[in-house]
Amino acid sequence: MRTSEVALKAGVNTQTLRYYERRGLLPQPPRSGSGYREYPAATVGVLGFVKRAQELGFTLAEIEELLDLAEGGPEACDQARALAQAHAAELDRKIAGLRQMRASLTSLVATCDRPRADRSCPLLQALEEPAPADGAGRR
Amino acid sequence: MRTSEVALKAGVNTQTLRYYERRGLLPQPPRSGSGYREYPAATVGVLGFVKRAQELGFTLAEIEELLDLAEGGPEACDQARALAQAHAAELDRKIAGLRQMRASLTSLVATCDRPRADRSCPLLQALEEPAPADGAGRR
DNA sequence: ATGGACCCGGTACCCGGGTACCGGGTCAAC
DNA sequence: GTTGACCCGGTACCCGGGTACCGGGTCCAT
Repeated sequence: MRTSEVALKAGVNTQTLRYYERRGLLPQPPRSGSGYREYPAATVGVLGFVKRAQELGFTLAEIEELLDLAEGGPEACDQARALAQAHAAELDRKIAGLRQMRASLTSLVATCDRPRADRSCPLLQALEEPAPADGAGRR
Repeated sequence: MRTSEVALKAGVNTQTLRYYERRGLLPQPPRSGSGYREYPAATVGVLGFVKRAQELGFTLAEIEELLDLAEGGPEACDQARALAQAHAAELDRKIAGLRQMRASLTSLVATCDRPRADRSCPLLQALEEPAPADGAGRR
């Protein structure tokens, strides 16, 4: 497949493909005699994965790790496992944080129903909770 | 409190305070006679909220909405409720996505234990799932 | 053999979210 | 009354993640 076909199928800009290649997220595809990129069909799927992972808050650097991890053969498994577990733990933290946020929002909605003025603000109450202690450092 | 005190307590750069003010995330604080900002103590808590919300993947624009929503008196409740519900739905989607990701990761770890070569790749399998259909548009 | 659609690499630009630097004013202690 | 720590506004810069534009080559249908 040529660049524009992949881009079209993956719902992504052709420039983005080249950007990902430069970044090392996508391997350099083979080239035709005249230098045109010739992508394997699987690339479309990889791009779908990338987009979804981004929507879930992974950075391109993390996604690169995930891809390496997925692709790195059986011998890479030990580091892969560690990486995967670290990511899983981070996901658990994020999920917990989102859930708490969600709960605050719904309780805000609930107070909305009550007589105005005994409305309290759960969102701002959520302030008092300790920060999730993000192991991956400041963003 | 003066700028640097707030910044210190909130664990944030003094410049960031001014940046947030410019963006409209923080209200302009009263000024001393000589023009120094004099923040109310509550600002530290607000900053904590902002940081936590960011870690959970909210943009500053969304956080601004959340803050307005939290602060907007009882009379703003109807729009507030709609906003809160939309955010809650988005949170549900994100949580579901993260959970799926997490499941894929753990199952990858599980296949790691198996005899190499009947290792399959759940991460890349996750590709086939439909995208979460993000109602909030492309980021 | 020519026009339009595609591709190439390179560079420049955009947005979000900050951070740094500058020249100058303020304020408190000494 | 001077020194050092802080503040002011303004502007410039940085990073991540793209996107656009440029000048030139390729390809193929007519």
